[in-house]
Amino acid sequence: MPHDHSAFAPHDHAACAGGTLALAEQRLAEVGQRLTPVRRRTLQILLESHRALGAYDVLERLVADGFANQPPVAYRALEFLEEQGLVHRIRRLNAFAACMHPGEAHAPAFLICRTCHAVAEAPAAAVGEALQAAADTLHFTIERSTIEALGLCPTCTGAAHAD
Amino acid sequence: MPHDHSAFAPHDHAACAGGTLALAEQRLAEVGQRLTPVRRRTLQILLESHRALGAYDVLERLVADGFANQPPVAYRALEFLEEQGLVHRIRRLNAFAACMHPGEAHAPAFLICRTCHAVAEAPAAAVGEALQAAADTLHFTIERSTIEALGLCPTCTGAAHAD
DNA sequence: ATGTTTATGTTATACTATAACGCAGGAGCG
DNA sequence: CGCTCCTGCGTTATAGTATAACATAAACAT
Repeated sequence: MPHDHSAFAPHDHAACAGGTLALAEQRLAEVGQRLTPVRRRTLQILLESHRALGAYDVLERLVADGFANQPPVAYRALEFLEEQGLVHRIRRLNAFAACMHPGEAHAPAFLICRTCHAVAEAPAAAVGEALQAAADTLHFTIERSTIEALGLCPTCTGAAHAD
Repeated sequence: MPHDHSAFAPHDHAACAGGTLALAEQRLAEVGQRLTPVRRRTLQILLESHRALGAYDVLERLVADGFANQPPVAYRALEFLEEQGLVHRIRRLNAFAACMHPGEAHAPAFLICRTCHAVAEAPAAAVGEALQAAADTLHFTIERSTIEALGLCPTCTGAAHAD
């Protein structure tokens, strides 16, 4: 399994990103969806760092690669990737991050460092279950959930800087 | 305790809103903050329904009450109320909802009905603990968390309509 | 090759949020 | 009373996020 490490831990990132991209291609092929150039490049851009990027940040980089400088170019690619479970939306930041576990069923929880803006997907099965239990008591049917925590990653906690 | 019921259950809403407003005034007095006319009216507007309203929706109603038709009027009041723990921000909707348990320490979970847009604050202590546990394994320090679920409330589940 | 579907290019606009400055009114103090 | 300090509000302007709608083109199936 290519991603047993956290975004916060040092790791061979080229392999990490490459492996995830390969996994993503495989998933798309399985469901008969196409990883077109914009989509592929968009995913690569997000995979280059374990950080969340705004749609306009992504667009900026797409433009540098020759794509049109229009918001829908980025939004469409991001929306597609999100639908396919390859990208997650970080609502707290109005931003997007590549999924590190494509294909694995997961209602992910995100840990967002407010200092270095790194984003990790935490193992969140227990969180999801607790939320489901809370919803059950109110007879609410959950369809999608957003679980995000803002704080300090291990590195930035150590540095102990103020914001 | 005025709010042992859920937003999804029928209840005496006038009492519910009035009680929460009184509680809010009390909290503010305790910490030496002022519930000015805009702030009071903003809170009332949010208390009128167990739903999340966008800042511009709030503004529209404030304007109807004679306040200036400028975004900062609404945003300032909402920001103040949020800082005081009297209003919560619903990230998923870019909207705001009145807190139903002012003063009680809580990292709330929100259940948002995608059909009728009702928003309930669910008991979420267990969810928070699970999230904290997940963060601990990655040595991440949580400062603020966002827990939101989108789905169907009991009423709309019954109606079983498509979106 | 032709029709169908899917994806992209392009223009325009809607929606969300904040910066920055100036004025008004109350609070504390001589 | 007059001063000034502080808070909150009015106001203008603009920044940042997201989508609607229609035109063009590429890919796919037959």
